[in-house]
Amino acid sequence: MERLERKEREFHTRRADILEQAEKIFSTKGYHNVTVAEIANASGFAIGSLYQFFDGKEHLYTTMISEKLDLMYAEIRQEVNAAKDVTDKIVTLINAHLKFVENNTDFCRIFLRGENDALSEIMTVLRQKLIADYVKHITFIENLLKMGIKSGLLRALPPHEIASALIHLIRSAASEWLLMPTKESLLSKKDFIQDIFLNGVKKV
Amino acid sequence: MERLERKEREFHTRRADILEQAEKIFSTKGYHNVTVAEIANASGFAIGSLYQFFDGKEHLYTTMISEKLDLMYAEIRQEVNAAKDVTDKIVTLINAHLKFVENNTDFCRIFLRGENDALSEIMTVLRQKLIADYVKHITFIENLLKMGIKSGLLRALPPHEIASALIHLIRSAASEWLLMPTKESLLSKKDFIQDIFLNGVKKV
Amino acid sequence: MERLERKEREFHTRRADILEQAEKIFSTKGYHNVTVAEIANASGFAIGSLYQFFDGKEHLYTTMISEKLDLMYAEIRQEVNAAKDVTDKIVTLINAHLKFVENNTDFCRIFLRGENDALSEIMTVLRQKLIADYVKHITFIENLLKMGIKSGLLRALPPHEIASALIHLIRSAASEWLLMPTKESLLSKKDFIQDIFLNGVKKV
Amino acid sequence: MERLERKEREFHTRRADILEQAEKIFSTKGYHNVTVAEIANASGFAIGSLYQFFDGKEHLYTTMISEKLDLMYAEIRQEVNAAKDVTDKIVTLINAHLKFVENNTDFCRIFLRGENDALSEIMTVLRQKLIADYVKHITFIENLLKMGIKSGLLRALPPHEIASALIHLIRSAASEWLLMPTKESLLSKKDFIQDIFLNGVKKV
DNA sequence: GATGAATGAGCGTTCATTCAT
DNA sequence: GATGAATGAACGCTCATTCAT
Repeated sequence: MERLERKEREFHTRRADILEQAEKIFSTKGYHNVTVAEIANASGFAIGSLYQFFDGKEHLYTTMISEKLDLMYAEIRQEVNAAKDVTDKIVTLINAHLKFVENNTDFCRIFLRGENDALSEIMTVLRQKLIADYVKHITFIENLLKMGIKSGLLRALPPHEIASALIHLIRSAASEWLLMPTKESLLSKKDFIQDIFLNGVKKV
Repeated sequence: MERLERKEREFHTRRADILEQAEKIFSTKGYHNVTVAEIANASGFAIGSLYQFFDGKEHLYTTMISEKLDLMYAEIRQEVNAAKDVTDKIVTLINAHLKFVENNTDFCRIFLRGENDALSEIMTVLRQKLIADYVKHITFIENLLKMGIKSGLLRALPPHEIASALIHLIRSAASEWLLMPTKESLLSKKDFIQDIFLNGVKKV
Repeated sequence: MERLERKEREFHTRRADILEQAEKIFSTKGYHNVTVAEIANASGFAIGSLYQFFDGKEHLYTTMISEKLDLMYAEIRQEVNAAKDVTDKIVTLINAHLKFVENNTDFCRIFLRGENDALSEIMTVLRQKLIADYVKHITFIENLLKMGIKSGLLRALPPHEIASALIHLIRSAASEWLLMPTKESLLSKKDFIQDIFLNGVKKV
Repeated sequence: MERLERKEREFHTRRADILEQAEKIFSTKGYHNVTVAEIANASGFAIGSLYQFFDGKEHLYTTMISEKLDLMYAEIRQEVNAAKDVTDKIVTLINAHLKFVENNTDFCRIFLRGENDALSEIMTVLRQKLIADYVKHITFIENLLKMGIKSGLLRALPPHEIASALIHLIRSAASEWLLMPTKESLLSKKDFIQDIFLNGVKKV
């Protein structure tokens, strides 16, 4: 039915608007320093109206994090999948990750800040999901690296650990960049990460 | 004077007791989900008594973080300084860091969580200190690596970036270990970190 | 718009209700011995609701004092202005002042008690306003008395001092009446004040 | 016994020291904004020691007020009693009162501020005493004025009311002087008060 | 459906008083 | 007697959530 469709479309637009404002505000001030009224105001809704889209402040927060993170993972994996060979895939992985951080600095700062407070049921659920997503992502990378090992490109090190190492090398550059204000693009670190990951620091 | 000394000693003991309990509780529940009454109760003092040792909840929190972190950095640097050559120093750095994490899992989980909320004067001060300490530590490592480059052991890569990479490889292992419950000692990852840092993952 | 008007009207009614209860309670117990919860309870609102009408306990208190005092001064001056000649104006001044005290005993008792604690920004502002209002009022009376001097009715004494004397003679009667429980109306002192102010106590 | 006497003398000296400091501090900041620790510190005693001289903060406060007021009344009455005739006694009364205010501005400001909060048993007792003292003082003045009426100096007005009027004329000048900063001595108002009290403001 | 005023539990903090030393 | 660290009741205020309009 036409009518229902429009309703639904509108609902999703509004929901997305709220999430967008919420991301902006939560990113800047941190979960506990933001009031529901603030988000309502910023997104042009009445306080009570937010509760038609989300079950509460926590739900709004966790949804925002969750959906944005899904987006990030999807974006990265899509680009990686489009790459031809293993080396290309690794380079693309680094590149896509850095690009996302650069385009979503506020959001990423949340993780620099952390704030996975736990305690409440709903926050615990988020935590679990974050871990599950992370595991899924690292497994994706593991498979990538396994291919590299099989093909003889990479040394036969434990795939899980190398995957973790690669992620953290990327995060290393991202954290550094978020922490220390600099004009240089984060993407400029791409080659360095790739180099150090593949070759280490030892002179041969 | 004997009397004064004992007073002072007792004061420090009690202060340390409170910090210890605070660490345990803050680690578990996160800053905002902990009440002052809770910490007072856990450390066996009345609410008001905490205010003789600390200026408030924030001060207690930031002091706890600050002092513990100082301890960590001191511990690591002391061990590293005692090592003979560069390779040994790098190994010791990794080892000391992992050991600290293993012995202070609750505390380290705070950083997995983050929670540098900002906003209040005092929290901003903590944030600054954390960054300053981090910069100091990374500089320490940079100098270490510069020695390695000069001596011909390491490739002539940008020292700040390699230092950051090394720290994050260590953190990588630590995060993984804190996140995924495992019986294996974190220290067992030492060789892997050293290997990947020095040699990279590429088969030569 | 009809709707908005009613909202506004209701807002003012509720605000006035709170102020009325606050006056009653503050008058009886003094600023520091009154809790916000008490006022909320007495005026039939939840604690938090008071904060929609006033910025806090101090603001509520100072607003109450301030508005009531404005009312008193306005009332007195209006009546005085309506009187024909100087003698009539002086009589009306005394009369209107005593009448206000008689109709607002609780409120006036606050000044018997004083309680201009100072220290906080907001209380200092109140203090300044009280003084400013007093100065304005005494100037009003001064002008009245200057007319009397000019017209030859009164002796050429310093107007500011006589004005102050007159106010305090009125307050004298009011204080006495508030302090000592009596069935007699305060207004009955009118003639005495007028007599003593105009003629002094000396037998000629 | 010599020993006991010295003890007692010391006790009174210390007690007086505390009261002196208390007066200074209470006068400046108001009862509720002063902490016991502050007074203890200012008078060079330990907190606990104050409780050997006074039963608590309220007791200390009320004692201070009470004794100082006794002193004021005693001083005034002594001077008045020394005066020869009624006119002289009235002049002396005004003079002595103004002199006390001038020499004890901080203390007198307490009454400008009021702060007879009531509620607690002990504050109620102070209130009663203040009223009783006031009644006693006004009676003293009444008797003075009765003499003046009997002797034909004064008109046969109700003595209580004239006494009250006289006190408030004095207070009028004192309040004005305390409120408005001026370099002129308060004593300079003496003649004006006397004049207006005896002769009124009307031109005959 | 949309609104935002009303709610009240819960928080961090203060400070008069006590009492072990 | 002198001390001052320890106590904990009590306060003002916030804000996520509800619900009458």
